[in-house]
Amino acid sequence: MHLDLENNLNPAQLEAVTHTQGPLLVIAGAGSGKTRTVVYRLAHLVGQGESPESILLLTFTRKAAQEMLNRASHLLGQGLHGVSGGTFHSFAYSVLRRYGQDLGLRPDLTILDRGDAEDVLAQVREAKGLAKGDRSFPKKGTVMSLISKSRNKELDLEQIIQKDSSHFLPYVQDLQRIAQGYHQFKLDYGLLDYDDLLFQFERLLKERSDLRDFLAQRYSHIMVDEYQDTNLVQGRLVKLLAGESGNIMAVGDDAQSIYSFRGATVSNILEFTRSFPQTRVVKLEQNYRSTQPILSLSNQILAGAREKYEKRLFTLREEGGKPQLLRPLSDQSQASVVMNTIMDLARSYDLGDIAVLFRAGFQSYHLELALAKSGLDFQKFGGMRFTEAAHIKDVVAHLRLASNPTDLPAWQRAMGLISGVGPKTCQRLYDHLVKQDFQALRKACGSKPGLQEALDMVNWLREHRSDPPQDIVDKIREYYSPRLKERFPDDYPKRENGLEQLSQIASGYSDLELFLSDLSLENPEQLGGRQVKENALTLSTVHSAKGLEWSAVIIIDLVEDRFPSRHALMDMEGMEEERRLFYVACTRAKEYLGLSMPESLFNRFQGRSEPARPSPFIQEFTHGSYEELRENYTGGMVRPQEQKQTRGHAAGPESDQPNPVSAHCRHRVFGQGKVLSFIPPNKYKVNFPGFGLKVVIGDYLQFEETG
DNA sequence: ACCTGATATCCGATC
DNA sequence: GATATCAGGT
Repeated sequence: MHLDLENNLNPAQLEAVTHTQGPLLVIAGAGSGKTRTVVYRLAHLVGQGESPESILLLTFTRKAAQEMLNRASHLLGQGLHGVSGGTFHSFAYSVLRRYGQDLGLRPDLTILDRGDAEDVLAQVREAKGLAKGDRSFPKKGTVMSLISKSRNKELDLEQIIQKDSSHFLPYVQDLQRIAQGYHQFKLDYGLLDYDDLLFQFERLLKERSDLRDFLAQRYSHIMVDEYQDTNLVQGRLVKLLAGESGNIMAVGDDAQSIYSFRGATVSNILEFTRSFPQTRVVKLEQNYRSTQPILSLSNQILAGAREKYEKRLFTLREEGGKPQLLRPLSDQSQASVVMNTIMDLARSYDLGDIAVLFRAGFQSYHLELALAKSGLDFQKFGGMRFTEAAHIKDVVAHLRLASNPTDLPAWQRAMGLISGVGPKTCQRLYDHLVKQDFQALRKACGSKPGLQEALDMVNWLREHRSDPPQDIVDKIREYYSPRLKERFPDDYPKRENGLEQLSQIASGYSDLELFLSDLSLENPEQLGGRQVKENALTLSTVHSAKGLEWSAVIIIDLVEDRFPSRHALMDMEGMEEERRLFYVACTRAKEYLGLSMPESLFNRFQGRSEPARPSPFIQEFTHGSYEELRENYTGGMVRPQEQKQTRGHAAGPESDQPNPVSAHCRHRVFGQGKVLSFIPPNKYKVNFPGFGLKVVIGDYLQFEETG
């Protein structure tokens, strides 16, 4: 099939697609058809006779890789089976699993996910008797972040703490001891955390140059997406795999680098041409996504950035309204203001084409409650993850024991479910297990009811580890079900749904190890394929929204300490990153962009609302680049200058004339409410329990006869 | 010695 | 909602 590159690509895209020999760096501005370019390049390569097996496509998520492959094979009219694709971590895992024995790694290598790693840290701290009773000692999650940051940025723990958590400086020595103990623990029990996957992969390539050569030869074309979010070790891995003059294509946008907290460094992309001297640089500058007013506002955000590849984004989509600055009275009323805006937008757009974005997962809390109450369908990305939920981890721990019975964290989790068994007993049982001291195990069963059953379960798992993963999951669910109800009496039905979902996902696998590694290495929302709802509103952290787009986007909580996050103010780089993050958020919008900036925040500490300071990014915008709407005390939105109602047709003076129809009414979103007054010509002021006072157009209300 | 349950405190983004 | 600690029970 002929691809007709000339008619489907602009000149810059065409250059990127057809430059297939030697290093290539594509600086792809937001919405500039980056994915399209990669897809066409894949199709072009294979169309020219390149074997799919020789292509390696490294992306940020597996889903991204799969989507690109699907689109490319659609273009080409032939499957692209054989292309290696995925994340750096999953690629590292697959190579280590195959060749890691040379490094002394076991074939059933176990990946320590974030939660496990934190539990190990807590254990180490306990064992070393550190920080007893000291409430200001960093929590295990914080300790984990510090250790991981230090490894990813390849700086001493002390330097990391000095740079952005100097209040922990008194604990440097303790933290170093914990880090050391953590390292030892992983060695002792044959465990790898996320960071180890990359570093061990690098070690393997360095120590086994024959393997490096083999892989470099096999992957004659390497493409790396989101290059601005790679860290130092990933940069070196690319170099090892490609060689200095290899056919390596890196795609990215330095303006969208938002992962420095996990060690990503913009310098990888800024210095790409130094690493690969013969690099051809191509800039994609035409934006196909956003209207001019949205793009202009976004470009203003970037104007203040310090270090960057110069590029100028332009669009041919001149038409379109100005971005709106929404100013709710408080973060609580923000939920209803945003909901009203969504209802308005829903008249022009599908719900699936609308998104609400925020800096941190918890910020959508109020909105989620309001949405749940209204019955409006929504899906949330970011924040608490599916695989991090306790009940999922419980079941997965058993799965892991099926694969590797000496997986200590999994063992602790599984045995800890039995009442009367805690950390100490777990450890003792584990010691018996590895020593094959069955007599001691049997003895322990006498005093702990339920233990025998648990051990039988583990035995069953070991014997059936080659069964289809779904069968194993279901067997564990059967065993786990009564414990689930005991452990979560309030919400076990919901959690049972989660386990059903896990079983669904398992049905797509025939290999247990692969299933387990995907569970810890891939975003599970994307694992099953079509868990993503068709026509639902999207709530998402900005990070999880990377690479996506919607017709209408609302960004909430644009106040100091929230966006930019208060954690970002510790150093200069942090602020720069918040700026890029805000840029990423704004450039997700195609036609409508709403920026919500509540005037006050509820302070739980003081039990009342306090004035909020506007986000500095908003203050940088030139006057006239947006339209401002302020919430007034009746719940409507007004332009501050004109003091005029913007909803409905006319803004008549409010009258207290009683509503002629009835005292109660029903609204599709807010539910039942009490009518307080009629506002000519067609609105009503209504008090909705849970939502407060609203001014609503009569057409949206159903009046009820009440006594 | 070890486990469980109650209580106060805090909350960043991800492979 | 999760973490950390403390008091009280076995």
